[in-house]
Amino acid sequence: MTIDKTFDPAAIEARWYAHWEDNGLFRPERPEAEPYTIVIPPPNVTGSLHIGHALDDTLQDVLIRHARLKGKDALWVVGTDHAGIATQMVVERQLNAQGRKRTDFTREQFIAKVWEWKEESGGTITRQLRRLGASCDWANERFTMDEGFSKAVLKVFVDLYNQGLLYRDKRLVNWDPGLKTAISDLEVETKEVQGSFWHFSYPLADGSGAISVATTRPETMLADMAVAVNPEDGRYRALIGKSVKLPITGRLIPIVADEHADPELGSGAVKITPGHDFNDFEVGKRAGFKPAEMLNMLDAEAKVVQTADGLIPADYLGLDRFEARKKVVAAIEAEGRLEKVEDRVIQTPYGDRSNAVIEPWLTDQWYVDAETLAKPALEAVRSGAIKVVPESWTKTYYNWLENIQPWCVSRQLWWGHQIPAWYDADGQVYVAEDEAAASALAGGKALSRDPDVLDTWFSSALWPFGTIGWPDQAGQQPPEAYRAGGAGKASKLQRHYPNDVLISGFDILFFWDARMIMQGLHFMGEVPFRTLYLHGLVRAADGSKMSKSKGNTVDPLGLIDKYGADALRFTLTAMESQGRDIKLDEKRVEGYRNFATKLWNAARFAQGNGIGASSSIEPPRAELAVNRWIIAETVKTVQALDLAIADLRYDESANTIYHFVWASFCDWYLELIKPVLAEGADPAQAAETRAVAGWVLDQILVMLHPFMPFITEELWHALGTRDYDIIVATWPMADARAIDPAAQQEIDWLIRMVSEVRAARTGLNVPPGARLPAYARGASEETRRRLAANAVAIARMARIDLAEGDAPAGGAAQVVVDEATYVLPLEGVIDLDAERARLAKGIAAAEKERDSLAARLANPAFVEKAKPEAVEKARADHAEKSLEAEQLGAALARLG
RNA sequence: GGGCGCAUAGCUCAGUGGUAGAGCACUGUGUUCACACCGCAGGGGUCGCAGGUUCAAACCCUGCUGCGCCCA
Repeated sequence: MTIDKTFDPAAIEARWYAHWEDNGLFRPERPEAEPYTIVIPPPNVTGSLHIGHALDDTLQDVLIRHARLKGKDALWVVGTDHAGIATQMVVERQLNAQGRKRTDFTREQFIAKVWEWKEESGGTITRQLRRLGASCDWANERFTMDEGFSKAVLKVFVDLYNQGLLYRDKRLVNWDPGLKTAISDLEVETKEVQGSFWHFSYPLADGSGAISVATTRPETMLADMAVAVNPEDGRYRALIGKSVKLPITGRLIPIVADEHADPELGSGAVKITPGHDFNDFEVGKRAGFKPAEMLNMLDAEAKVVQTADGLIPADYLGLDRFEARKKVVAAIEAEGRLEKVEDRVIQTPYGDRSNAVIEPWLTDQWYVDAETLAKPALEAVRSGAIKVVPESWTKTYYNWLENIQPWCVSRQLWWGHQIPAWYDADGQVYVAEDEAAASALAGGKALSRDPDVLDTWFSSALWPFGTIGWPDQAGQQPPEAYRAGGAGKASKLQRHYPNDVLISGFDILFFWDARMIMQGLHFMGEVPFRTLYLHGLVRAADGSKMSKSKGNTVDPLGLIDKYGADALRFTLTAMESQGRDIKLDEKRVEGYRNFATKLWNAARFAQGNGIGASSSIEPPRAELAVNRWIIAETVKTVQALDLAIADLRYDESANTIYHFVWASFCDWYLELIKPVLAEGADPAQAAETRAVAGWVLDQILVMLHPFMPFITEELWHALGTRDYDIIVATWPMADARAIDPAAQQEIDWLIRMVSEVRAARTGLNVPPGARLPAYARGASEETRRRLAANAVAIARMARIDLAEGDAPAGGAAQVVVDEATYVLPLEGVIDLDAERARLAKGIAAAEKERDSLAARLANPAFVEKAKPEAVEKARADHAEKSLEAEQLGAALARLG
């Protein structure tokens, strides 16, 4: 197959992805091989691929493809998340657009509509993952609402309940009045907003005076149950135990002593509304109010409802909380009890999805005892059972888990895993995996199921084991068994749990990663993954956060269309340094598209010169220094790449292969072998060179495959007939025996020699095409041998012809390389001043370094205390720089 | 208030003790039979500031300044 003159990524990508998937190459049968496992952070089933996914999934694909090339049984578990609130919101919005709402339908009808939407749009993101080249195990794609996974979710709920780690409780919850559901602490965003601080004067019941309180939420006074003062506060000691008669409601409430009241803040006395404030809830409990007795004045939409004592005037009922606020303030002012109003910045909680102001609300919800589950999760990271990369995140992880609160897992939604709890007529709860089992527990009483669903993160926490056979395959064999040798017989769960690596953005460290660790340890008895790699956010080129509202999002599909998936993947990999956000500049993507084009053209050159597929994994035998050199460079690249990938240094791995391909292989090796392949050259040398070049190119393609899967597969086949596709090829061997220091020194010298001559020519404005004779002066025997051996390459690349004898008298450029000086006569055309300046500049540079090294060596403390290698290197460098300065000085002197 | 991180060439970033690096951008030059999405050559940095440790500091320690993120 002839390689086209132009590189067209789009055509290649479509072809190879289908080929890989149709032939099952993402998960070849390798029952005896060492397992390697990653589970994808499941994207929202109805979502679409954004640049953050592109980064996250590229990083995973690099590791999976690398592991597959290393011969491992690489499994990348793929699937999608039902994304409870987000998905339900989308469908509700669609209904609203048609002038209907969720409650116009039965729960079953509505859920059917969500499934319809899932069928309609559910394939989008998985199609887009394919465009990116993600080599996931599509044959076993999972969904958090599918039957098997749902079974795992129910089992976890029931087991945790039976173990006392999951319970129903009445306490304040973060209530989202927009979505009308409870949400967890993590789903609340606190923002600073400009508000007011109202100071009220509450009259004492006995008419003996009044007490001042201040509040940022005056409407809650309709449900006040106490006024608290600090027990140490002398001003109020006499009032403790007395009662206050509230304005508007006339409710009699006690003045209580509580540490929560800060004497320094406001008047030092605070109103207590246990049913509508987290701090007040705790004060109320200490004051002896049971949660069930705490007054509630709001409904699910945060409108005023009558409190249990019936004291709220009728004209307040049904008001929105913010209207009620105005009315309360007006009424208090009318009574002359508004002392003052101050402007104040208020920390206000918002729902991260709805952006509604969150209302602390007293309800019955299901809670997970996160504190208990957190202990082993903390220990797993402390002990190193899970390695966190970058390590600095461990502190954040510890801090969160050490202060973890009960996790509210029930949501007042219809879309999701319905909670497996049933109630009898008396409100007694029965938790079981299905209604029959619950009924048995209830002794056949009539039951109704809890209408709520579970937090989506409750289910996704089970992803590392719920996707690979748990609970069905659990308990067959301990996980150690397959490692002891029973690989072929072990279940999928045993082979692939624990997973090897989890890659996620740091933004879901608490939401997902930590909860997977908690649930994995609890249900599997082992960590879910051995390494947790956290990457940053992808930002716009100017560093701002990408957001739809700002309109500065970058569409990964658009970049793929424009530059190819390989270029996008390489960009994201090269820019991924541990612990830093990525500022994505399209210029970088363009640059890596150029890199792909460079490789494409190098392969075209190879093909045009009879260089093709290599027949061996091991390097071919080679005599020529240039071939021995490039083999050594290849091996060094494999070593560096293996190290970088093992350390999860993506930037380093990408840069290593980039530099090798462009600089070593294209700029030097291919140029150096052109004369060897030219007509009339030695046939044996040409054959050796073709074999070596073909081998190196093959190693390049394999090493580059994890980063640029499409172009490498295309070129792999274009360069010859293959027994297998590159996706399942063999990773290069890093065989140190192939490294030949003598050849390396020789080519290193050659590169320096050519570079020096080129620089001199440019510096003296010698026309690029002009060929000059060159007379070697003071060259050692070894240098003369090298000059002879590489004469053709030197002639071609430096455009000089080595001449015998002494240089003729007259103006000449002089180039110093090591001990030798090369004299390039320029018969009158040379600008002698320019040459003097050029030499003087070189002398100055060499002398500066020589003197600096001399000063260091003259310091006895350095020679005594520094490492011997450092002293040795300083001596060698000093000698080298001295020689260079001397040689250049002699050359300058000869110019006169 | 607590925690984490960042400050290195015009830009984006590597570099964690031994003579400052890459890509892009910039300047000059070149249509030599893979590639102008290219080649060749070049300019450009008191490594935020101030102390300290060390024979030696961009790198380790302390403080300061500025910026970002998370938690309360």
